[in-house]
Amino acid sequence: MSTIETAEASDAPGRGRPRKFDEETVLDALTALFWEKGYEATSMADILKASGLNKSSLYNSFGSKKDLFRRILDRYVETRMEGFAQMAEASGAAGKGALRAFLEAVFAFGRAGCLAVNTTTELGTSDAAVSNVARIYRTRIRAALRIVIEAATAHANPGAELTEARTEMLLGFLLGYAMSARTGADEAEMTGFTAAAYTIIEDW
Amino acid sequence: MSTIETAEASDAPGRGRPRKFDEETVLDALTALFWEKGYEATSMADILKASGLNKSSLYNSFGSKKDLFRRILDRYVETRMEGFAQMAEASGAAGKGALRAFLEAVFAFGRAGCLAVNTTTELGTSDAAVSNVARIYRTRIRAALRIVIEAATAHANPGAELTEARTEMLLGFLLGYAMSARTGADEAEMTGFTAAAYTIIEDW
DNA sequence: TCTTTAATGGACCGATTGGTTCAATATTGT
DNA sequence: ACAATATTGAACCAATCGGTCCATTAAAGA
Repeated sequence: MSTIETAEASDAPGRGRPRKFDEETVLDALTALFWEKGYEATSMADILKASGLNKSSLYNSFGSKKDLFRRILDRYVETRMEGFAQMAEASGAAGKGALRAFLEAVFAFGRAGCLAVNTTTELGTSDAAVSNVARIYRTRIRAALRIVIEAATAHANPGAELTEARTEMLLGFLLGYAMSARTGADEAEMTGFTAAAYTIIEDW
Repeated sequence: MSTIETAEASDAPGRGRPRKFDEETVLDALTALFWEKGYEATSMADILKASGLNKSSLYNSFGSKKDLFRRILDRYVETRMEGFAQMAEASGAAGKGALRAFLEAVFAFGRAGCLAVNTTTELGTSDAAVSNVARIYRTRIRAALRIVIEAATAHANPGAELTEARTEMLLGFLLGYAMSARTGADEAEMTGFTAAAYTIIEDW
């Protein structure tokens, strides 16, 4: 056995001066910041203030603003997807209830919407890494949705084509829902969206 | 009768030096620019280059960057909505074909997506005027969609609740479609979305 | 023709942008 | 105790941001 450990460089402190901050805590705070303000509108000054760190520490630990953001976006997508994947797994027996629960989980963010939607739209295709994460994000929501929808509609034996269409439709809808939240839709409008989704799947 | 005319200040030239540029042409060029780059990532330098004007002329005619953008956004929404409203009007007899045509008209923008989606997501709720336009935009698409959907599904006599739900669902979907385009979805993925929409409405 | 009015080109502006550099500091391994 | 190593804080940076100012130019009205 080698003495090499799997530990991250920052966890078990090595030689030098120890960090005053916890990386995960900082990332959480900055996730909230980017979520609220978007990418461009978040300045380094904002970042320093929200994190409590100074520039050196920030650049030392996370690199440039883009590096930092990419890391946060990755982390966010990973976190959300774990939740979705779990729900998809658990949907076997639950049928339509699992689909409802899935939607509820998305709707729970309400007017906060979705970090990925809020930021990737703005970066567009200008950053390949980011638009790749956006693609992966869609792919994985799609996969989870599909499983949940299959379980929820098995009773009616819809064809594969219809199931696929419903998956795409719901995926698009959820992105549109988040995008509406981002652009200031009020409670009433958001409720209109959520109610519609429940009505639609009731019909399946 | 008074001598006051309804003419815009810029159309029939008055006293001073005449403009070298056509306002509408410039607005078209800048619409394309904001559409492609978003709001923040479009600098005044970009704007000057794309318009061919210098700063004085720009600020003289259109005010600040925000002013200019708001005007462009308004103009864009107005233009698109005219098209949608016309389609809604014409849908009386056409039934499901009109709904298909409506979708086709949206899908025709393909990976270019939608200026409003690309930019308002980024501005979020930070600019009240902009998020108001976003709200109006949704409201008017919703109204047009509803009419077209009613015409397309009249044969099956769905209840008002279901019609409303379908309207909301399709509105959300279309926003999600545009947002996916913005974040770099490839042709195949976009085709997946469009095919799904056609399949879904076929089922109605 | 000559005054009035508007558009133009470009110099100029302070503020802010993201990012770098480095001495001072704090810790661990020897 | 001391060398090695890493973090921290703050000063500093060039570049770019959106925006203003003003002398010059070009037309219309009198």
